[in-house]
Amino acid sequence: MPITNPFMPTRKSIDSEPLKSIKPSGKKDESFFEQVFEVVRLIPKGRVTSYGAIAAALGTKLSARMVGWAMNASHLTKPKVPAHRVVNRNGLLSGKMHFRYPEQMQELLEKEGVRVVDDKVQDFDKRFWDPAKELLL
DNA sequence: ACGCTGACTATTA
DNA sequence: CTAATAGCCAGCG
Repeated sequence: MPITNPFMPTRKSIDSEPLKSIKPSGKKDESFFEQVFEVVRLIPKGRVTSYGAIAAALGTKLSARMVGWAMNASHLTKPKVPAHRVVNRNGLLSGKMHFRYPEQMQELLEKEGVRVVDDKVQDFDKRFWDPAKELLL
């Protein structure tokens, strides 16, 4: 069951220590994280989106901060999430310092054809990919 | 329980 | 353009 989420993911649904392990017990409840990861994986190459846009696509009640928080655990998931395609509202690579090394985020983006100057995505308006719009939830 | 923090955002000056 | 402020909510000491 993909991203469609008429309900609000309650804070209880994400209480299962996502930072340490992502539910290896096979209990596959649709946590907020999984929905975030799924959306991020759908971002086309060469496009970017914002934390707020993802939060909005999943239901506005979760603040954008929680999306960033989910991304913190993204590198532990399988398959891996292209977290480098998620930037903040201004197109700034605010999450670069959370990669293996800070330069990696920009390297990955430019490798996909996204120009980045001084940690900012160029032509952000054109590069922006709105999940709520493209996925037509 | 309390207060602080944070990969955020919108608003105001 | 920058800076300050206020919401936001899970995690942590």
